[in-house]
Amino acid sequence: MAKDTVTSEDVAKLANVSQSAVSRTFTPGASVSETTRERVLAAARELGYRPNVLARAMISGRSQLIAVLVAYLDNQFYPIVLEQLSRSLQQHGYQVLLFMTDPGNQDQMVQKMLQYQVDGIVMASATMSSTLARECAQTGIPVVLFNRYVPALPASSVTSDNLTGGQLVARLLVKAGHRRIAFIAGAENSSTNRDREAGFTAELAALGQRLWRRGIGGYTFEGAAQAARDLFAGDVGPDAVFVANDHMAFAAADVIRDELGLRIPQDVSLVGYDDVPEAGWGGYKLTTVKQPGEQMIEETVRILVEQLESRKVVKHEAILPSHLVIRSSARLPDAETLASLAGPGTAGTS
Amino acid sequence: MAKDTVTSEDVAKLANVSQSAVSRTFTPGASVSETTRERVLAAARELGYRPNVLARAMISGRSQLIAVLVAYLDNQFYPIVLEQLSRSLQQHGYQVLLFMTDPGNQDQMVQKMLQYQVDGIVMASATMSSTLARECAQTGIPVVLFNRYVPALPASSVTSDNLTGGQLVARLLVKAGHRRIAFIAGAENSSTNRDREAGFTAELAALGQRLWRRGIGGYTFEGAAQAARDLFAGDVGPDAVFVANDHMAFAAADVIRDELGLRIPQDVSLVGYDDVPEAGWGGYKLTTVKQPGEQMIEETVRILVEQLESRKVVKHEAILPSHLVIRSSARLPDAETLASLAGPGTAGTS
DNA sequence: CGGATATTTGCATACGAATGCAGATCCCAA
DNA sequence: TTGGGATCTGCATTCGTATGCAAATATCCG
Repeated sequence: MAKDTVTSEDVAKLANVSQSAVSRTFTPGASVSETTRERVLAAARELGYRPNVLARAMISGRSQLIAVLVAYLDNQFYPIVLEQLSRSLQQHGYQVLLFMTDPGNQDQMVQKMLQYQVDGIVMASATMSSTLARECAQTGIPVVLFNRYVPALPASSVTSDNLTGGQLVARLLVKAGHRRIAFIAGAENSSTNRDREAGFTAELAALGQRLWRRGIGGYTFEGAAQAARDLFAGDVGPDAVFVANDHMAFAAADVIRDELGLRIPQDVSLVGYDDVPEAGWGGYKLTTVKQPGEQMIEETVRILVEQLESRKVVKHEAILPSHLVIRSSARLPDAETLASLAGPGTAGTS
Repeated sequence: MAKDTVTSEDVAKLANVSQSAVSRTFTPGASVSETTRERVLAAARELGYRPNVLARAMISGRSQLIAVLVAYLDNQFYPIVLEQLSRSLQQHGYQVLLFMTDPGNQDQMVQKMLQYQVDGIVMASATMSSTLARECAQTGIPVVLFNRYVPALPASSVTSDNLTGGQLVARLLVKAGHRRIAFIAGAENSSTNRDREAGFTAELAALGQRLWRRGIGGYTFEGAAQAARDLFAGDVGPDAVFVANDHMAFAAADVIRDELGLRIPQDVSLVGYDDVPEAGWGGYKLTTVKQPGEQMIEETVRILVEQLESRKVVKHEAILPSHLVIRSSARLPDAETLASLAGPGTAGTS
């Protein structure tokens, strides 16, 4: 494409040194004298030389590429994660190779990643076949599952404490006096949904209630809207709805307010999960459970970089604390209860 | 990392052919007989062989990597673009190498891209120093500026008709009877903002009005909120606000409704730009100008792929039509005017 | 069936940089 | 001044694949 193929040889010639000297100049920790280093750098600058990462990758076996798999980017949680992840990895000298998964071509996806010789893999999506996760883990490349986990796999995972998150919501709603509490699930086979729901229903039970009704939104906006409609069909609807993530909660809010003409929270309390930026916007003021996105990213990068540098794959499981963010989409319990809920959630790491 | 270094040589040995034969089997359009192709494929399958893209890239000079530069992902317009762009490029056999730009390290960015030998570059962000754009263009690699343009550069660009978009909004607001019309600008040095504002003020002038007041939001949520506050400071505020993009318009809406206690559109009309998904949500119902994101992506990929395949860099400038999306955040003009505005916008390509 | 194309095949080399090894150079102390 | 160790340097090879070229084989037509 361009004639700008300046090689280390060219630089060597201009600097009157060997190609090795050039290579060493650009290899941190290699043995070069200050004088030759400077001559090389001068020559490199003059020619506009930049080491070819691909060639380097062939020799060293390290491409500095991290594959990031994502299923969709319309739920704002993921773009933000992607941005931070990318920034952080860049700072560590890695670049993100983006893979958008399709339900159809998941096998090809793994092949592609391997073809690009990626050094590590981050699977960032609650919904993604565990087959895909398994295939990735089998490659022997460090894999971090972000916001999901698969127990039997040699892949690390970073999640937040979804179980506790679900519990907190149950307590909030029950203590606020709700008696017809419904839940809109995300993808049923996702670990995030399972844990949030498990914590939620367990705590409901502990407080002497049962789930009044249940819908399935599949983590999609439209799915959640439909689930909300179904939930309210019939003579009497729920007086509180816990939705498995914020993205779906917005859809539920729209149905509740605009289609059903009900008020939030006077007629119905609504609680989401994630605390994406929109949850704080005036149009929704969504009470929700905050996933500590930044910490999750930090942990992900830490795990990944550690394994890359040590060249050893070790399974880590990080579970970061999550906590309630009280806004005004849900009726409030008495002040004392509220105080006990709004504190930071529980933590845990193994 | 893994012992899975299956090379074409290994496959060749197992299949009793030369390494060349293996290579040719995996090179579309190369000369191999059906029999050897099958033997090679069988052996490859048995060993789990996958061609090493990096090695291939060294020889062929094509990495199949497309650098996508993005400045931020919190404005929903970009994640969606990124998702579609990535999907589309994947289908064409390319992968997206993601670069998050930092105001600080823009020079490094170009170096990094070149080091990875990317085949093409998409700069997807309204705000990004034109120096960066210039550097990219100078590399001789095909560059497409997405949603922005820089006249003097040999870089292609894909935008929507921001000039006409601005005009439409002006006409809408004036015909609806507004007399104190304000504008909240994005980044002042961005072509999107310039064009939207130019079209807007030109049309205002044509209709006998002047901009009543102007603020600057810098395409950030917080910046726009502050701009909105400033706009309404004083005895009398604007009766209509055009905001340079939806993302900022949401911030303005929050300020107008929650902080100032005004109603939209009864007290103030609000119009955004982009038509991101949230604009259609019940919490905002934002009247806005739709940028044809999908078409813009299609065009971007078309331009890019064409140049990659022909190995020639030719400057293309695509300007796709945009049109008003009427929701309920802005007061409506009479039906006849409305009909004349709501039609599809104008188009143009060069 | 013979000769002449057309198609396959393998050989050898190239892509650009990293690195083990051995020789060269340097530094410092005796 | 000399010896010994530490530091540099260049040579040659390597990573995994693509490709020009010439040899080998297959195909076709009269």
